[in-house]
Amino acid sequence: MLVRIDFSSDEAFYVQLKNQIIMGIATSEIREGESLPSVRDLAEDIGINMHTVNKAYSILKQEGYLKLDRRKGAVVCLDADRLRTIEEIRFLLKGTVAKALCRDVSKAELHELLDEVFEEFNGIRKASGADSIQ
Amino acid sequence: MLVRIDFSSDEAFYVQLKNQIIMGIATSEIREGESLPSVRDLAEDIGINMHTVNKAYSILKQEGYLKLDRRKGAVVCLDADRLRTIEEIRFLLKGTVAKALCRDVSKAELHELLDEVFEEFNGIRKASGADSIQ
DNA sequence: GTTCTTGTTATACTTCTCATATAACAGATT
DNA sequence: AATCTGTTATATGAGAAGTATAACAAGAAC
Repeated sequence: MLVRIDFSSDEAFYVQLKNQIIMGIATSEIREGESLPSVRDLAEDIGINMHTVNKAYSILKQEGYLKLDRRKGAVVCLDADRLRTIEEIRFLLKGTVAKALCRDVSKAELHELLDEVFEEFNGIRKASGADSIQ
Repeated sequence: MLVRIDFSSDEAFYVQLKNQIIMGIATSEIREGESLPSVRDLAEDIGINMHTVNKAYSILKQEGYLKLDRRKGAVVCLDADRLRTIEEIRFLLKGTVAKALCRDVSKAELHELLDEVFEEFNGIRKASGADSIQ
């Protein structure tokens, strides 16, 4: 999986890494059960410190994306805590809708944008041989 | 408008304030043309420093939500820069969809959640006498 | 014109996070 | 035994967050 850190971004390295791994899981670039590189290897690959990678991994573990093990960093999606997930998504949508309403972006337009984003994901998934989302 | 800072939150005070103001504009609790309290008054009201409030106001100005003036902090939504808004919303949705896909939350469920959030906003708008969104 | 309030800017200080670096430990693999 | 893994501890430098005090310039009120 390709990870690239934007060193001139104002976003923390560990946050960038965390988001890119989530994106990788979402697009099936990394699949359940597959291992991520070791903290030391990945750190050297992308040019940041071991502890920064470890921080990203730890948070992803805490948020239910990874299960860490000595000798492999196994990917574990489907935390089964569906209620918490729904609550998180509702929270994120709330912020997005608020910004949309301030700019007179309509409900219909938001639904359209949501569909477009889904299509974008399907494009990436198709390229890596994953099933599409209907 | 009611603003409340969570002092035990890990979210920065100026970010909390910024988000609550955006939420206030979205729910029509604050309407276009209306003034927010002065940085000094609001700071004292919610128990934080003047500069922290000023930071929130400055960012809101930069992001096109406020137009600042000596003697009033006028609310100005509708930055007209619609393209930038759409791009921002698309970016936010991308992150939300990614998290949803990791947890097997379907496209249909996301659309439902979006409708629910809209209904939530309409409830608040109705209570403050604003028009509903259809 | 004077006074008051406004946003704005400058400076200084403390506390915390981010990122790095070096080092060591314990479990698992080879 | 040697090696690699996640994990923890400690230290350091850079920057952000938040506070504090102070001053400036433009508009409002008297």
